[in-house]
Amino acid sequence: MLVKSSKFLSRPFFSRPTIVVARELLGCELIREFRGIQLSGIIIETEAYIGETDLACHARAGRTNRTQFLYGSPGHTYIYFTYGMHWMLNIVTERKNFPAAVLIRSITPKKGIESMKRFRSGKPLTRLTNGPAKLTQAMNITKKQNGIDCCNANSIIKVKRGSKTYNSQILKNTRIGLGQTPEPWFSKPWRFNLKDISKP
DNA sequence: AGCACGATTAACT
DNA sequence: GTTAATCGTGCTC
Repeated sequence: MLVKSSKFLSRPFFSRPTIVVARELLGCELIREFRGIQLSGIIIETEAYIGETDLACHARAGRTNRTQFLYGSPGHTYIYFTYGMHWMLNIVTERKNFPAAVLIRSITPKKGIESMKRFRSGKPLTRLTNGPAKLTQAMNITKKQNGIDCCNANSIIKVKRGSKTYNSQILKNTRIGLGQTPEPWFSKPWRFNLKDISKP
């Protein structure tokens, strides 16, 4: 299958249903190049946000300046700012003009750990990248990286294929931080965790 | 032009 | 367990 032919995840991988992409991103290596060195980690938690009808998704408000890349081509980053201080990294899925993406919520640090620690004020390994705003801080990801194409060997953000994961290794849960989002969206089991992963 | 709030985190008690 | 920090965004006036 074409999707399995490359070391890095390509357009066809992201051009599939968001839930499938969110599950299959687990175990893959998120790589961010910064000044010639690689900062990376294994993705262990993701969430799916799917379309204008999903009232937890930013696209609920329709197409705005903020959500332009959410409506763009799959395989590109959608990065937004929240709580006055945090940047969140998503990768766009499905197809152009359909707003959907996977939020990367947690990674296990792999490469460039000393650099990531500097960006995180010396936080210990156990708290280095175990949260959506922690991993963007560790990788020095902000709005400057919004809308970049991850499906390019030269991209500064890309994802390396992981080994196959099985359903028995994946935990499904409800999404975090939804506040007053109404049902049924509040309870959609669209958060995915890799279990039995060796965390630092 | 002004305002309420957020796909969170760290530092508290 | 609770809460302050902090500002871009989208909505209302």
